Amino acid sequence: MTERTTRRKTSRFRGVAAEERQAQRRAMLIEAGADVFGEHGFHAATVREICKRAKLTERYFYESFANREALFAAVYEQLTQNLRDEMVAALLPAPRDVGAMARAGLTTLFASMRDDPRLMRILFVDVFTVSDEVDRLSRRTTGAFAQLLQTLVDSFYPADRRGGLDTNLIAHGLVGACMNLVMYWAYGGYKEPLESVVHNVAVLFEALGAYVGGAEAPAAPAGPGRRVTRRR
Amino acid sequence: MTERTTRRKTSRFRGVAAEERQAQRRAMLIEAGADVFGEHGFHAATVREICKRAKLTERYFYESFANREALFAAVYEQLTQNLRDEMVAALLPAPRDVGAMARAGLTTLFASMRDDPRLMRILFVDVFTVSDEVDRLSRRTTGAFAQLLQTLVDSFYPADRRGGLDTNLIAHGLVGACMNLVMYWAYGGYKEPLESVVHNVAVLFEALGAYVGGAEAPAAPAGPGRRVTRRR
DNA sequence: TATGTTTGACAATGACGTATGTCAATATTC
DNA sequence: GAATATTGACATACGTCATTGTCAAACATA
Repeated sequence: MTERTTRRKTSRFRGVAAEERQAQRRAMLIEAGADVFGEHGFHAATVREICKRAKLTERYFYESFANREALFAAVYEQLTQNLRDEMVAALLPAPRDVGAMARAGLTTLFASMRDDPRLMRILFVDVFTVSDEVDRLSRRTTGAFAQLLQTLVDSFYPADRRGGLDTNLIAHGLVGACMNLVMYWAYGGYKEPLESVVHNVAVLFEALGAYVGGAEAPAAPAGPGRRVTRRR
Repeated sequence: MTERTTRRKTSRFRGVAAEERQAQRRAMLIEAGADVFGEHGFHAATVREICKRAKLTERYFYESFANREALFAAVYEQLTQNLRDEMVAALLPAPRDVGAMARAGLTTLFASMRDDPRLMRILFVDVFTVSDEVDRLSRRTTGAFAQLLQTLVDSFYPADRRGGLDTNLIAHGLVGACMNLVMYWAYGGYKEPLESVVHNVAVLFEALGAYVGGAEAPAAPAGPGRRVTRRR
């Protein structure tokens, strides 16, 4: 016969509402997760360390996330979201030609990766090893980047001028080229200047355009089946 | 006061010498390791499961390897060694022009990756997350592939015709393109025909050549820094 | 001030994996 | 055939970590 414990509710605590406090804690955990995952990698990261970094106790971890993997997914989505936004912001004002757009997007990409050392490990390495579900998430995300790229390519080169190329495959190849270059660049301590890295990748983009259809690029002889003359 | 226990030695057991038996066990562990690492990934693999798969007990595991990480490194070296050998074997008899060599090497690469599902995960994914030491091993190995590629590129296009490109960066980009395409291809269940994947990557190679030097006939106006123009 | 709420520090539990150890069965050498 | 080596199956100790639980202090409300 009790059940009548008035159940008061504390609507605000230290000036902020319960909902907002919880959201803040979640955000702090994501930030701390990015730090720890980015520094030691997912598999060496412990819930305890993440909580310590976030200045929260384990209880609050499980308030927002079912487990370490769920936090990783949240971190990943947060970081890719940011990156996508930055790249779109860089792309929008760029002149609408292949070289300029490539350089704008790539500059943002490589600069971001260099300026936030956590990104590479989280976005390009660990994400494939966390779990099948996170792996699928990463494929979708990488695929979305490739899709964006493909759309751009397709808009520059109409279907009849693609020389039998599968722009989907090409896009995935280019994304992979960027990923590996980021890793190589980072591993070498970012020795090459940003412009140099960007330029070389941009040339990859431009070369493709030139080879296939040569819209605004150095014209190529567009003969049927006429590829690089095979020695003979 | 004993010490004189004749310390007999069993030179052969079931017909094979001790050294060879141990080498066989090591080989079985490497094979089993490739299976287990390739199927579930390094971090989900346990020493017990690997031993079970190798039909050996844990004791023999530690006879050959200090820990799981050491086994992974051995597996990695074994697999990359094989792959390198296959690719070299495919490259040697190929006509010495960019397109043909690219296609020969790439066909071997993509076919190998498709035919042995363990490779992708071990060579392109897990290797970066095992430990710092294994990570360095992977950089060296990937770097060696890139180096090989770069040497080829450099031999086709002499320095004065590279349009300010850093062939080292380009090579790493191309390696990354291959890696990501393998992953994309595998993830999609190898739907696209092998020839199609190879063709699209080969075009990436050729396009670069065409863009930089036009055709593959460098016919270099043999400037000062003359190179071996591999072409007859 | 009294009562219930929110928080932080930390303990308890349980699962899991590595690395080493035990012991009996089998093979080999003398 | 006796003594030792080798093997295979299994057990044990040890540590780490995820996850839940306890408790008291700080805070908010009436």
